[in-house]
Amino acid sequence: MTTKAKPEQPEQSASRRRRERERQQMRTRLLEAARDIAAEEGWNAVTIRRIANKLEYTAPILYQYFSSKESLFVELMMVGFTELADQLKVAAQAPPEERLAAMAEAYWTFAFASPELYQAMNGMDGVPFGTAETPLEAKAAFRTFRIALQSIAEARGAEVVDPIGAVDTVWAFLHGCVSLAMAGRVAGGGDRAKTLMLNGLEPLFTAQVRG
Amino acid sequence: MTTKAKPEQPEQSASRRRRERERQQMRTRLLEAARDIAAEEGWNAVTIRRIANKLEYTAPILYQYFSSKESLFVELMMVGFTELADQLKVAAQAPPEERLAAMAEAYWTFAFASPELYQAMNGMDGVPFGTAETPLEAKAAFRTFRIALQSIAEARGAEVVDPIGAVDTVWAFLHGCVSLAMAGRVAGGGDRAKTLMLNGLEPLFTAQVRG
DNA sequence: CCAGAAGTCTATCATTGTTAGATATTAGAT
DNA sequence: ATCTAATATCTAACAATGATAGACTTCTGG
Repeated sequence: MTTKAKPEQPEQSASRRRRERERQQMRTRLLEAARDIAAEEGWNAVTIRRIANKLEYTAPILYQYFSSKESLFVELMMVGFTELADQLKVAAQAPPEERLAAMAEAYWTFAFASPELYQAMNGMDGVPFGTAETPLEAKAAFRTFRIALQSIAEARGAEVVDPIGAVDTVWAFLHGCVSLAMAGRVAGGGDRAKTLMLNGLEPLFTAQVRG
Repeated sequence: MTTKAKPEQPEQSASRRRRERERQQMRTRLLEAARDIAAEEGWNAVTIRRIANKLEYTAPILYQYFSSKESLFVELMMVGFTELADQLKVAAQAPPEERLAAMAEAYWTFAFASPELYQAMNGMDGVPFGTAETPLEAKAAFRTFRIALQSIAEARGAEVVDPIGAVDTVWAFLHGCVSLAMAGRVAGGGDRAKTLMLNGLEPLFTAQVRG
């Protein structure tokens, strides 16, 4: 219990390792197939038979790699949060004055580059979303956001009063803008929605700051 | 084509009127049944058979009143926006200083008093949301919001720079807060999320105003 | 009292997610 | 090299879903 978590097979045969790897590859192939279908025809078109067919398998294959269709969705949701966290981390490297806008833009870009993922993450459209504990992967994105907000405040010679609340507030605003825009509910379309988002961001953040 | 739209039956027999009314009542009964099931067990549990059973009918009855299950959902979405518009209109009667917070609170209260409706309106959970033109009913709520924002600005001796954009911005923020809170993604739970929403609202609105 | 319209039901359809059981393929020890 | 056991995949079937067709009953208006 000192160095490794699972010291069951100290000597893993090479072939066993290979099969483990192939198994994981099959999982990601299934995930990508589902994602592709969703991207092209929406989540309602994603059935286990279509996923399997896309890889030239038959339907029950899914249950060798996922416990259910929903669990595949959940995993795809985690994939989404991981990708989002990555892109936020990149945007967080922008200079402090542009950092906030850069991260908002990264959030927006991610959402509209992969709407099917964004929907899976936020339970829109036909994605069942019932048992949603906040995924651990989301916390990484959250953490990136928190550090960024604090560093921006610091660069302004101030501090974020309630860092966690600030992230929730900013995140909620970004999500709201994206969500409404994606549903086609913002007059003037996506470009205008993005502008409104970027305009609203600054005062919203400033109010989270003191000093 | 001058006074009435459909002058087919100028003399509508009383019984015909009664049957028309009964037909409409049956529609709303079906809508309420669907809503009740969704409120108790979530949208995934809403099947045409359960809706019909709840009213002691058999499944195909639905198709005498709606063209499909989805069209029933769409109509329920419109019901939701109508109810929301009503409650916003009530909140808009608060004195100007409290009006903004009152309307945000009304939005929040509506969402959590009828989460199943809110989900139907915003395509969360298991509600198919594919072909969503912005419903006309939403425009009433939108309009109420716009007038309220302008009146609040006026009471402060200022004006809203871009009224439509201001409504979109505020609405997006409210929706984002509710959406994250409903998904259980706000640390500290619903009460904290509501506080964050009310706190963020004021600076967000102020930034929409000039003079 | 009667023709037709309106309302409802039974029976059925293809499709969905899921499982059981059979069958082929592979791994590791002898 | 061969046997056994595990792994991978398939076929066949299940109940439940949304939806449709056609029969049956009830009501309406003349």
